[in-house]
Amino acid sequence: MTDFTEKVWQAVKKVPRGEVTTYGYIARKVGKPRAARAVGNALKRNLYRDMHLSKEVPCHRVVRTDGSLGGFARGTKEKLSLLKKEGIKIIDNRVDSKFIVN
DNA sequence: CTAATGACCATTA
DNA sequence: ATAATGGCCATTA
Repeated sequence: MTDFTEKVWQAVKKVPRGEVTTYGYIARKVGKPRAARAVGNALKRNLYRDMHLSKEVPCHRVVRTDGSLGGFARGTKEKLSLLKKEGIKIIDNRVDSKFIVN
């Protein structure tokens, strides 16, 4: 477990239900404004290695800056249904910008 | 050590 | 609107 990865978790954990954020936002939050890509990588790997923690980290609430869903280890389909279940409005595979916190 | 790999992003065409 | 491009960066091979 690296320091960077740890920080990413902490940041993502704080995203409340019914709210969505972006990879770039998390990157800024952990003090590495240009590490958006690395954030995505970290989340993916964590899901495999630390499954017990993956339940505490709402990684499905992290999407791309343009509102498109981005990736998800179990498929974007699953990501979509999780978000809808939380009351997030999604139009044509894009999260309504109203729900995205920057 | 270097090279490759992405759950990314902004810009350009 | 989509597609290609170049940059970005932590992690892994």
